[in-house]
Amino acid sequence: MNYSVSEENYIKSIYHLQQQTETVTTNSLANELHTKPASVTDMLKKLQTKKLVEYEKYRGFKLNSTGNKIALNIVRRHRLWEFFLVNKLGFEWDKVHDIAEELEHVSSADLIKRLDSFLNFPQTDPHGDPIPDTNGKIAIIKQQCLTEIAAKKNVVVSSVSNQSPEMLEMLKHYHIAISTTLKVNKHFAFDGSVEIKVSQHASCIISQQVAANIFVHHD
Amino acid sequence: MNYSVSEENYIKSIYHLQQQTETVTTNSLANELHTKPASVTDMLKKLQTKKLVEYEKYRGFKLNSTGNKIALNIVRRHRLWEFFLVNKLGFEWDKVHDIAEELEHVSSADLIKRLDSFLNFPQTDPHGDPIPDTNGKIAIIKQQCLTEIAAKKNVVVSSVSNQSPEMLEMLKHYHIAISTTLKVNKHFAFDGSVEIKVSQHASCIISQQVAANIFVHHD
DNA sequence: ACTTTTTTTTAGATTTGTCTAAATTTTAAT
DNA sequence: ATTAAAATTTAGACAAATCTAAAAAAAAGT
Ligand SMILES: [Mn+2]
Ligand SMILES: [Mn+2]
Ligand SMILES: [Mn+2]
Ligand SMILES: [Mn+2]
Repeated sequence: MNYSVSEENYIKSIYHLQQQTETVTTNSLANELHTKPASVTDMLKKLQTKKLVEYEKYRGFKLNSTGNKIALNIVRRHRLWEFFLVNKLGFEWDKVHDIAEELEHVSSADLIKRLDSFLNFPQTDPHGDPIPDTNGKIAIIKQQCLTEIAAKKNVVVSSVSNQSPEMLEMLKHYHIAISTTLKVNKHFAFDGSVEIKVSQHASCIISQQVAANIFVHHD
Repeated sequence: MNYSVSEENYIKSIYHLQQQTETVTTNSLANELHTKPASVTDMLKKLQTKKLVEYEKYRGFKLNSTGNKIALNIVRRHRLWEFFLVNKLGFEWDKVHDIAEELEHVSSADLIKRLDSFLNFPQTDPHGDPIPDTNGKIAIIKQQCLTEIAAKKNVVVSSVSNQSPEMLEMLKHYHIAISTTLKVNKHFAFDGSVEIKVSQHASCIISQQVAANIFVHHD
């Protein structure tokens, strides 16, 4: 079956919200999509009759397994396009989200298959988020927040949760990017800031706010 | 200003129909877009209030210079994407039109700028049609139909007007593609068929119907 | 010149996705 | 346990894009 751009955006947003909380609320979804709660209720009725969500009035909702599969497919398209935009067209990663938001709705399966192959079957998008495979299987990257890493440990940056231009600017300043290796020197108890050393650069201190947005894995 | 997918499709179709006849009729546009004449009239009123067309009731219509510029920009996007699909993703040229029909509406100017550069500023799309530049300037490729070429002349295939899978199959069989060099041996008066010789292949005869769809230029 | 046919436009509905304002239900607070 | 606040749903309206059926205008035929 084929879904409208609007339906796809709703499905994908429910998916993303479900990563944090099992069941999603009307307000949170309205907020995510920059629409009004009333619109969400309307769309949810539709998604329910199409059997993509479990929904009980006033009780919140979640994707069922069909809905989940569709969501993962949209996420797949979104992230493949983001990868294309950064690695082939040379966009900065803070500029690609909105464009991928449109490209993800182009509905040819063959297109995505070929794009995937053209990009050499990437596993993660430019923000470090895993790209689901054709069957909707998505790698769970076990990662920790920089604030949780013990001192003197070497880690690799795997993803960044805040993907704003301001964050990119900051990360650039610190020479941090996805897959950068860095060492945690010390956590400061006073304000939670963290001293790190990025490859051959002089060690520096990042605020807790920044550290909280950087996710890393060992080795 | 920003236009809806529907508006863009109408604008582009008017542009294409104007290549053949100066002013476009309601029926022909409805036919081109697979809609009903009533829908065309509705949309034309809108395009008129947006000052993109010259339109007099019952009299037909045409794009004004603003409308023309917008059309050329859509055509530019469409053809750049077609080039991408064929030359980067390996699609056959009979499979790309519908996908480009969707991609052309993705509205980032930066995207198209970078795509153009990524593709090395191509001048023509996979069907041999010229790609308008950023300013809406489009090369007029002076070309002739194969039926009009005098015998014993060497020519280069510049475009193909029928872009169906059936035509592609036929052309493949004859080893004809865009920019293929071939020689016209003889025109047969009986049925208008044409004997041609394609590079090192044995000479062959193509029907008038096929010849009429192949456009070539000298040298 | 009149009549018929074709083309185009209007009138009125329909679908999709959205909104505001009011009603309802749930949750939190006293 | 009531009451107040917050969240959610309903009711009703609206814009965009489409359609069908009927009316109007233009073109073609005799
Ligand atoms: Mn989207
Ligand atoms: Mn991403
Ligand atoms: Mn289109
Ligand atoms: Mn083309």
